[in-house]
Amino acid sequence: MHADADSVSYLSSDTYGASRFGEFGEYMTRKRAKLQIQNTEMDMEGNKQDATTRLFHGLQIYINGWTEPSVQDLRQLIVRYGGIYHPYLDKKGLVTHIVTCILTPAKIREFKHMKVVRPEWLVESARAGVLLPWHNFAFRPGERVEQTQGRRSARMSLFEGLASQNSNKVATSAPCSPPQTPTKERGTEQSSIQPLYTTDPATPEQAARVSGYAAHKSNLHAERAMADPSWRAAHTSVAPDFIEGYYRNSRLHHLSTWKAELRTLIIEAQEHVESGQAAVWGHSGDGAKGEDGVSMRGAQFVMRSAGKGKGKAREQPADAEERVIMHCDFDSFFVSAGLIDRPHLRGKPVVVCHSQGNQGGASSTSEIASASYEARKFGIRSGMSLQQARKLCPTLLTMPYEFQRYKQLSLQFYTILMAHADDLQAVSVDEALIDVTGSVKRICAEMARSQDLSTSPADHAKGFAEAIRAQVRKVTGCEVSIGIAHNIMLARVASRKAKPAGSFRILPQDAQALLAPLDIDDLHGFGYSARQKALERLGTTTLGELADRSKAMLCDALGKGMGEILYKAIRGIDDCKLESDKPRKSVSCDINYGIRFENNAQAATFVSQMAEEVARRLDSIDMRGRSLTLKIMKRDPKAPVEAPKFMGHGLCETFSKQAPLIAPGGHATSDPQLIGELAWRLLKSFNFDHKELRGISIQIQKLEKSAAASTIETGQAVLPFKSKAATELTPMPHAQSANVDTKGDKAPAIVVQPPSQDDDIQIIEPPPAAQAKPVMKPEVFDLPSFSQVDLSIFQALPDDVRQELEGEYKRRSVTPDLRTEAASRSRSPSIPIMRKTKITVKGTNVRRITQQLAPRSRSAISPQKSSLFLRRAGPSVVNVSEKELRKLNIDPEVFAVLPVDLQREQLSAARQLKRPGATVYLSQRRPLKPRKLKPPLVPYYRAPPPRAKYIDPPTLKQQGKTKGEKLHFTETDDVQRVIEAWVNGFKEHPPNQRDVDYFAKFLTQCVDSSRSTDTGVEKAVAVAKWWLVLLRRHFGVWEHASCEISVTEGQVTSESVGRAWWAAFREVKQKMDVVARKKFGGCLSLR
DNA sequence: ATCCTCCCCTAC
DNA sequence: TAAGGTAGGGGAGGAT
Ligand SMILES: Nc1ccn([C@H]2C[C@H](O)[C@@H](COP(=O)(O)OP(=O)(O)OP(=O)(O)O)O2)c(=O)n1
Ligand SMILES: [Mg+2]
Repeated sequence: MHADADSVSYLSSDTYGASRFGEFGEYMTRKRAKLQIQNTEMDMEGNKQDATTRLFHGLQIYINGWTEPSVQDLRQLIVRYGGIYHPYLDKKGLVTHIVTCILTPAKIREFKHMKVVRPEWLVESARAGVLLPWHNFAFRPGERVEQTQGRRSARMSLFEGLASQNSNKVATSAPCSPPQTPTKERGTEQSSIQPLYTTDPATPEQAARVSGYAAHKSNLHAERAMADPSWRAAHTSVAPDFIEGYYRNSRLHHLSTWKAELRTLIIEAQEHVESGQAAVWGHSGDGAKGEDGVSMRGAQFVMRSAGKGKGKAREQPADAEERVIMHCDFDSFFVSAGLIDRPHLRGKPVVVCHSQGNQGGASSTSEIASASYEARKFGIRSGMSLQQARKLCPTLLTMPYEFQRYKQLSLQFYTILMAHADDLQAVSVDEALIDVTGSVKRICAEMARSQDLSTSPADHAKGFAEAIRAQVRKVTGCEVSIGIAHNIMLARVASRKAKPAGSFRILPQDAQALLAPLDIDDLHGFGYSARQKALERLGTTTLGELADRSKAMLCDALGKGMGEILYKAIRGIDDCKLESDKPRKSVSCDINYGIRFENNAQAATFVSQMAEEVARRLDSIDMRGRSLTLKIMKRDPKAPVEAPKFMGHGLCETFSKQAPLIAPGGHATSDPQLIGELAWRLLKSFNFDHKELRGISIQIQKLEKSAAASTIETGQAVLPFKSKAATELTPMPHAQSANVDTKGDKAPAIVVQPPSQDDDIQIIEPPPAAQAKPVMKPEVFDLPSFSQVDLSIFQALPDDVRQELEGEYKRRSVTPDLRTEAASRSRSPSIPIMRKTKITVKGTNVRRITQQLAPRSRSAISPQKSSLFLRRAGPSVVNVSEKELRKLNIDPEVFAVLPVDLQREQLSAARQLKRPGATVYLSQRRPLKPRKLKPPLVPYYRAPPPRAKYIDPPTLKQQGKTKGEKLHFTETDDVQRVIEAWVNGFKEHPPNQRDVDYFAKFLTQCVDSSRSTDTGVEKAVAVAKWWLVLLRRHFGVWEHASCEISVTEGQVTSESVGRAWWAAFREVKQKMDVVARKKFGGCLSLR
C-alpha cells in the first residue's frame, strides 16, 4: 500500500531522523518522489465515501412475521446500511419502525401507534441511495390505512456529517463508535430511547434501555448453580481466592490498572527527561505476582522531549489554533490483538468475550468487550451480551481475552508515540492523546526548505499521522486510527471519523460545520444523561440546533461546568490541555460481581480481603490515605434474588459513606487492618442484610506520599528475586505454542527502545549502561535502597562526592550499611531516593551519580563490576580529555562511571556524530533549555540497518572457551565479551540453537552451583542482564512482539531475527528460573 | 462564598 | 456459566 511507503518517508527521512526500523532507510533517497505521490493521493482523499452505508442510520427496525424479501435478507440490508435490527419487540421504545407484509388483527391493534411499513421502503431506499419518506410505504391492512404520523428525524450521524471529507479508509466498513456513544441507533426525537449496551444494568431506567433484558427474570443457570452449596463455596465471593481469580479475569480491572500504570510511566519518563536523565534503561522483571506478565510495572518509556514541564512554563503558548493534537486509538483493540494469531478470522464477525465455544452461546450473558468491524455491521457493540449478539448474528465468532498481549501491544504503541510526541496523555491501554505541535512544525519547516513545493501544514500533519500509523502497524500488526485537530475535543471527533484504519484532520475553519450535525453525546464527556437533559430542557440534542442557545441556557440545563464546555465545543473550541502529569487522588477496590453472602462472617472476611487489596495498591505506589469511602450495592427489593445476568448484581440500590481514616499518630495510613476495620464498621452501620449485598467498594482518598517512600525498610530480599514463584501461568486458551511469553516467564522486558526519529538528528540509541535508571519501579524487591548500591562503584567515587552521598542517605534515616547488600525491604517500593532534592557537590549533580549507582545500572552496565569501574574521579580511563568530553557534550562525571567499553562506544559515537545539532543526553550540566529542539539524545551510534549480505557469524565456541564441557567463563568479563560478540555477530541472523543451549547451560549452572554464596546467581543474573541490554540495543522494538518466529525460508527480516533473539532470551531466562525456583523459590528478576 | 458528603455521570 | 473496575469531573444540598 502506498500509504505505507509514503508515510514511512515521514519517519525515515534524514530530516526527521532515521527510524530504527532499518528498512525505512531505503526510502530516504526516494523521499521527494514519494512526496509527489503522496500529495496526489491526498488530493483524491476528498473522495466521498459511500454515504449510503449510513442510509438507515438512526433506524431501529423490528420485522414482524413473514416477509418478502426474507427476514434474513432484510436484516442484512438494515445493518448493511447502518440501521439497527431488533429481533424482538420487547423494547418498543427503541424501535422506530416495524416492517411487515402481513398483520393479524391483533397485531394491527398492537401496532396502531407505531410506524409500520412494507419492506419495499427499505429496498427502494437502498436502491435509490437515499432514505425515501417512510409513509409512502406505510403498511395498509386491507384497504384501510392507518396513517401514523411522524417522520424520521434526520439525526445525522457523525459519519454522515463528515462523509464528504473522508479519509483513506476502507469504504465498506460499517460505522463504529465507542460504547457510551454508539452510533445513534435511537430514532426520532420525540420518543427515542437510547439503547444501552451492558449486561447488568443497575437501575430500572437502565434496564429499560437494554434490548432483551428483563429485569425481573432470574438467571436460571445461576439459580441452579447457587442451589449447590459446593458451587457457591467455590465460585462466589465466599471462595477464598475469589478476588484474585476475579481480577485476573476482569477486563475492566485490567483496563483501569493499565491506565494508571501508563500514567505513571509517562510521568516517570517526563521526570527523566527533565532531570537530564534522557533515556533510561530499566525493564521489568516479571510481573511479580501471579499476575504474570500482565502488569506494566517495570516498563519504561523514553520521552523524546520534556513535555510541558511540571512547574516550568510551557515554552510557547502556541496559538491555540496552532496546536496539533492527535488522538490515536487502536481499531477494535482486543479483537485486533486476537486476530494476530488467528489470521483466518480476519474479515469475519468476531468478538472478544469470556464465553468460548459456540455451545452455551445462545444463552450466554457473557459481555462482549470488543467487536470487529464486521460484527458491528450486525449492530454488535462492546458491552452487549453474547446472547444478544448472537441474535443479531448467529454466525458470530468469539475469541478469548489475551491480557498479556494487550499489554505488550500497548507498550509498543506507547513507545512509538513517545518517540514522536511533545507531550502525551494516556487515555487507555489502546488510546492516547499526543501533542505533536513541535514535530509537525519541524516537519513543515524542513519540507519547506527541502523543496519549494509549498504544501500546507495540514498535509504534513496528516502525513505524519500516517507515518505513525504505519510504524505502529509494522511493529504491532494492528491498525490504529488517528484523529488530528488543534484541540482535544476535535481530535477525538476526528479519530472516530478516521476509523477504521485511517486518519482524519479537522481544520479550524471546518470545525463548526463538521460539528453541526453531530449529537451532543458524540462529544467526549457527554453521555446519556446529558443528552436527556438537553432533550427535556432544550428540546434538541444536535449541536447544530443547540448552537443558537445562549450560554446561560445551556448552563441552566446542564450545569455550569458542562454548559460552558458544550457552549464552546459547539463552536469548535476546547481549552483543555493534555493532562500528562496529574497525580492520583484516590485508590479504590470495587467488586460488584459474584457477591453472594450467606452469613456475616463471610461478608466480614470479604471486606477484610478487599482492605488488603487496597492496602496493597496503596503500598505499591507509596501512598497512604486519610479518608475512606465505602460504597455498597444492595439488591433492589423488586429485583429477583438471582439477577438476569449470571452472578451479576442486578437492579440495586447504592449507598456510600465516608469516614476519616486515621492511624494512631493521627497519620495517613495504608494499614490493611485499619482499613478493613473501618470499612467493616461502616458496612455494619448500614444495617443491611448480608444476603442482599451485591457490590462492595472501598475507596481511599486524601492521599499522601508515604513517609517510607524515602526510607528503606529492612526486608529480606537480598538478590533480585521475585518474592514468590511465578504462579504457573494460565495460558490463554489459544496460546500459541511458540509464544514463549505465555509460558512461565513473563517477557522480562518491557522496555522497548523507541525509535527516536522525528528530529533533526540521526538516530542514536542510548547506551544502556549510561542510563541506568535510578527510579525503581515500585516493585517488591526492586528497591534502589542504599543497600543495593553497587559498592564498588560507590567506593570508586571521589571522596567528597561519596561523603556527600553518605550524608544524604543518613539524613534520610537510611542506614547505609556498607558491609552488606542484604538490606532491602519486601514491599513498599521506593521512590528514587533523591527524587526531589538536588544535591550538588562541586557543581556536580550528585543525584545523577547516585542513579548511576543504582543496582539496575550496575547489572545493566555489565556483569563485571569492580574491574570495570575501578576508576575514579578522573575523566575516564579511556584516553580522552575532559575538555573534549565537554565539547562532545558528554558529562565527564558520568562518563567516568561508565564501563570502559561503553566509554569507548560513546566516545566514538560522539566523535563520529559531531553534528552541531546533536544534543547529548549526558550534557545536562547546562540547563536543558531547548526542550523540543534538542531532545536529549544519547551519543550511542546505532548500527545501520541490516543488510542482505551474509556474514559468517562467530559462534560461542569460537569466541573463547573450548567447546563442550566445563563451561568456564570464570571471568564474567570474558562472558560479557563473548555474548557481545555473539549478539553482534548475529545481528542479522537468528542465533544458533546450539549456542543458545550452550549459553543456557552455562547460566543455569551458575545459578545452580551457588549455594551458600550468591555469587553464582549474581553472575548469572549479571550476564543475563547484559544480554538483555544488548538485545534491547539491537532489537528493542521486538521485545514485546509475540514470539511466533516465522522465519520462513530465505525470508530473514530484521523482525524475524529480532524475534528469534528474544525468543532465545526468554528460553534461557526460563531455564534459569526453573533452577532458581527450585533453589530459591523464586524467579530471577533482571531489574 | 466555600467546604464537605453523597451521590451521579462518563470513559475505556 | 462469568469475571459489571475504577478514577475523576461535577452537581445538589447541607454545614460552616
Ligand atoms: N465497554 C467496553 C469498551 C471497551 N473495552 C475494551 C475492549 C476494547 O477493545 C478496548 C478499547 O476500547 P475502544 O472504545 O477503543 O473500542 P475498540 O478499540 O474495541 O474499537 P474502536 O476503537 O475501533 O471503536 O477496551 C471493554 O472491554 N468494554
Ligand atoms: Mg480502540
